[in-house]
Amino acid sequence: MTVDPTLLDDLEWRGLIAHSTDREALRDALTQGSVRFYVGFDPTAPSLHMGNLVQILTARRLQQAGHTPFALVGGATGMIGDPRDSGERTLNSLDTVKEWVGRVRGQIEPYLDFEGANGATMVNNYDWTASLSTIDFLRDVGKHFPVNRMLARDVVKSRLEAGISYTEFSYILLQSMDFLELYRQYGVTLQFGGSDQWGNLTGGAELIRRAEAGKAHAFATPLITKSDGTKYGKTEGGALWLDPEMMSPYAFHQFWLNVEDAKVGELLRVFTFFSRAEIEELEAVTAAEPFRRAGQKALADAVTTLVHGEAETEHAKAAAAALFGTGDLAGLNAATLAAALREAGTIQAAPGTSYVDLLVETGLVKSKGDARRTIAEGGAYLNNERITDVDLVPDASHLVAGSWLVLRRGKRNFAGVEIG
RNA sequence: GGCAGAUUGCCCGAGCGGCCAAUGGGAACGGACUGUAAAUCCGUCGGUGUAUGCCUUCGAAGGUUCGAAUCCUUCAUCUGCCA
Repeated sequence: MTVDPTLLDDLEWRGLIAHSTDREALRDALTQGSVRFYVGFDPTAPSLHMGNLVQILTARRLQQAGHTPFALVGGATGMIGDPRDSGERTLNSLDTVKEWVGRVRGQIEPYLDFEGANGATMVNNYDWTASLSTIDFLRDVGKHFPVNRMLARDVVKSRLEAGISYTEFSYILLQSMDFLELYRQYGVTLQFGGSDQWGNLTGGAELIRRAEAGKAHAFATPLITKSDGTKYGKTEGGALWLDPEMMSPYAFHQFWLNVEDAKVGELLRVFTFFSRAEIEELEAVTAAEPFRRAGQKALADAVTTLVHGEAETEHAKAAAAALFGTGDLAGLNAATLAAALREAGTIQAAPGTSYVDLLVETGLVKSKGDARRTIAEGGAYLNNERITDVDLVPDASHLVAGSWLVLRRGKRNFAGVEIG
């Protein structure tokens, strides 16, 4: 298997390597032959999100460069929970974790190639953890972990005041053991993950060194944040889910389209497979003519296509064009408008339902009080016209494209209502 | 096992018997400006069609009181000290 010797340079250029073990040793390993590597995903929710996508796409980059992926779903680690600053997690039931394992697995598979010389392998750490005895675990794994070093980790330090259970404190042993297990079973010598995983990554590499006198590598991808340093995905619906049931392809596409100028280049490098030349061109165009948002459009189209496919991307684009285009909804043909609204989200309602109730029913606002407040603030629209009358009851004269009402809250939150 | 302290709205954090739906900050949301950006400024930020109203909220359940987030009891969780 020949490998692409420029891989590491490309990863570095894309900003995908926030930390790594000995960089030169890593470079040597990645240029000498196909490296078996792994990246893990814990089933902590019914769907993966934007943060996980960074790992998935990075795995794909490595595979395309000739390396061999092992994608791990954390059936075991998901039962325990990685410690986080916000406090102790609530344990999920075995049934819940099992269900999420299945979903997460299905979300990873489309991005990797399971055929060929460097075909990917799916593993579940539940397989080698479930039957492990406590005594064996403590003797074989625990012995290699100095508690003083574990206490010095940032996450643990931050939790010492508020409290941390032994369960979460031990998480690093499980993840480290995974690396050791994959090293023994498959010869896996590289693990990567998000930068918040750095301690777990090096923990595994060190365990391999201590237990097997083996040489293993690790690197961490950066945390993707907004330019003010806060996390992405905290707007409106919460996280940026990959599951189309949890976040529509339209909403997903809209998210990328609305990314701030200052972040377009970084996101293009991390989330797309455009070449360096293509990305630099897009950055130049965005800098010169920011109002055209060429970078955002390319980003939104590329990522949505990766995650949801070409057809969904076209639907999302068409919907956006219809809703944001000229603003003249009456000028659209019925099929176009109906299709656009279905992307944005629609409900059915009976004739004579008040505008306030419609806002609530579409979910654009969370209560009638919120709806009235929004109208008072001038943030409520019907068919792209601002509504000022709190008591408005839409009638037949408001219908567009036959039986539709187009509700909007704020600048860009649309919902369709089909009257009938 | 004993003693002490903590638990407030999305988050942080005041309040310590009535003036508390509960100060303040952040987040979020709406408006203005723009490009369906960023920054900035202004406004909103428990529910209820409009009532000096009513309902739900200050870890949970009871209780004291004309009246409790504020006092008492029990329970849960967390923290510290002592065994």
